[in-house]
Amino acid sequence: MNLFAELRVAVVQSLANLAERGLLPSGLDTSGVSVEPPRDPAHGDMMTNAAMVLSKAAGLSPKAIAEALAEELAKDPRIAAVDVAGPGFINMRLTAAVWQDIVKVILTTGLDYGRSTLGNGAKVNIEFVSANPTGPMHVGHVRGAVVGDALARLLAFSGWKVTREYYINDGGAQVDVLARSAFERYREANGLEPEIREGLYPGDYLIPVGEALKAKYGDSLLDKGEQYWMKDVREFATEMMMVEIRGDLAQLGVQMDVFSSEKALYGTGKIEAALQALRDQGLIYEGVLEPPKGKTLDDWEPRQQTLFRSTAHGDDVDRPVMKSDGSWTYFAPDIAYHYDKVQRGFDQLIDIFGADHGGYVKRMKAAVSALSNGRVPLDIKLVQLVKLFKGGEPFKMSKRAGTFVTLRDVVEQAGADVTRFMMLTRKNDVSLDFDFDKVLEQSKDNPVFYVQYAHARVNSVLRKAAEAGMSFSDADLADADLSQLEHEAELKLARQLGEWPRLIEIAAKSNEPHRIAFYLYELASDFHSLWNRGNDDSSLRFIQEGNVATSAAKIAMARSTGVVIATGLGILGVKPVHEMR
RNA sequence: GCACCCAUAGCUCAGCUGGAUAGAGCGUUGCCCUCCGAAGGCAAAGGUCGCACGUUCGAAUCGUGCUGGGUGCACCA
Repeated sequence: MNLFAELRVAVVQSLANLAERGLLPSGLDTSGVSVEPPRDPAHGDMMTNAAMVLSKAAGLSPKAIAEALAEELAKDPRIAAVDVAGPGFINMRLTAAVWQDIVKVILTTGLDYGRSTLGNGAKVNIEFVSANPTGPMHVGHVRGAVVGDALARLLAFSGWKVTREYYINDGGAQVDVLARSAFERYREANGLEPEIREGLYPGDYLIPVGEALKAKYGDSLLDKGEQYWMKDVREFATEMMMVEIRGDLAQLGVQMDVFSSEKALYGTGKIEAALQALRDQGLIYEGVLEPPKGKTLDDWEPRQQTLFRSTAHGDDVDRPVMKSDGSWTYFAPDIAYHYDKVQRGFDQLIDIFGADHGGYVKRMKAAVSALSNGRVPLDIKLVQLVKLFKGGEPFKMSKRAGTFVTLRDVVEQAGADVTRFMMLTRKNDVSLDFDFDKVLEQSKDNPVFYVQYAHARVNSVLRKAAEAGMSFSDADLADADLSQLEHEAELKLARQLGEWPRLIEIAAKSNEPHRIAFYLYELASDFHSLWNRGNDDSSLRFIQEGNVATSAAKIAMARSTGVVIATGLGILGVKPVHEMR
């Protein structure tokens, strides 16, 4: 149920009617016709560009088309007034009944209001977080985790079949470093002095790993060389880190569907198979790359390597998949991993990377394009930095990790709900300031609070009404005589509620969950505004003493706002509060 | 040197994939509680949408070229 889509149908139908009567050429391409809210509400409730879009193809002036179309549209019972403005805009004002009906629809559909089949059941895989399993998650990961999870919820709500996936980078040199670092903590657990050399991970979080190693191996590894214990310790430590990371994710309320391991790709022939698929297309060759221009590398030497011709799929230079010593580069298993995702039958892939991986986008898209023959689109969202502040001062804390602020540090201070909401108050490709003091402030400067406050107020109305002997279920409210909601301030709120399905569609199509946070802020603002109008004009209060019928209509309005806020917060993964304290 | 991202009110940012006179919040100024939660609301002031061309009925939005900031650029992951 999307009012704008419905009205667009009416417009297209009217155009067809005109064509039938010979007033327009038949067979016009109406795909460019849109129905949107005008930027200036004084222009009406809805606007269509049909006349201007079709003017050229129809060989008629926009004005002429607009006037004929306006006349046709005026016949629609939902449309109260139509006028033609400017170069050929057609503005429509809808009847109050249309907006009142929105309230009823919300109360009958509840938290499903705005849910759609837009995705048509397409299978989408969203890979996000994918933090190296070498320590707890830090702030940098939080935003990616929240954006990925909210996007997953958004797409699921919009009719996609969503898989949330975490790619464990457990195949590279960094897990060897982890193993060595953990081994020092193991020595420490055995009463020896740990030697945390330069390049090892110094964080305290490895102390429990050392103790666990001691519990498992006693002192039996102490006198052994690295080649003896490396494999076991690496696996052991990685496993413990993943437990830690899963715990971190749980703190944030993020649940993955699939964890894929990089290491598990080695020795299975999967990497070779993926590269063979590329080779079959003539995209793999032996060659020597040019040194990068403008940047002087003292240790540059030409090397014969196995290269992927990513330039054939839009990349700037070809990329090595094998080092000169014959081992794989990081890119190779990543190709295999994405090949695996393609083979698992996903219709669409989304990767969420940190902004520092920007240089990786083109080659990854090139690989997926080649491996799926252009069938599977890969959208890569780069998530920018989060800058932490406390009371306006840059914030750098290192309680557990030694060198970085952890996810837990953030969640423990700010709470998961606040953290999640704040992370979505910017679009992903812009950096974001996160001030611990501000996000906990209870004022309208703080968007989380502001939205939650609106929801709490709705509940407050319901509570007060019940105290006054008027207890309504949503079904009661849906049956209320909503034609009493006539005031401009009430209709304004209803219009905003009517935009929710459209907003969801736009957000889902563009993979931009932050739009929901902004919408909720606006909705809350309209609600607070209406609330305060009740101070000046008592006829706008939600509870009308002694008048059950009117109260029911007004409370229906409030309640439907609460429902949409709850739905929106749900997509952001934030729990709506019922009471502010 | 190349690629990607960013540039909108004094500050922090939206802007519905090309629509009309570009919007919020903060800050500034002035108002509104006997009254559902003032933890709110109303109003005013504030703009060459970084610059210049181009595309078309129409550009903050698309293209090209600049300027400024960020990120990344062979055997790291």
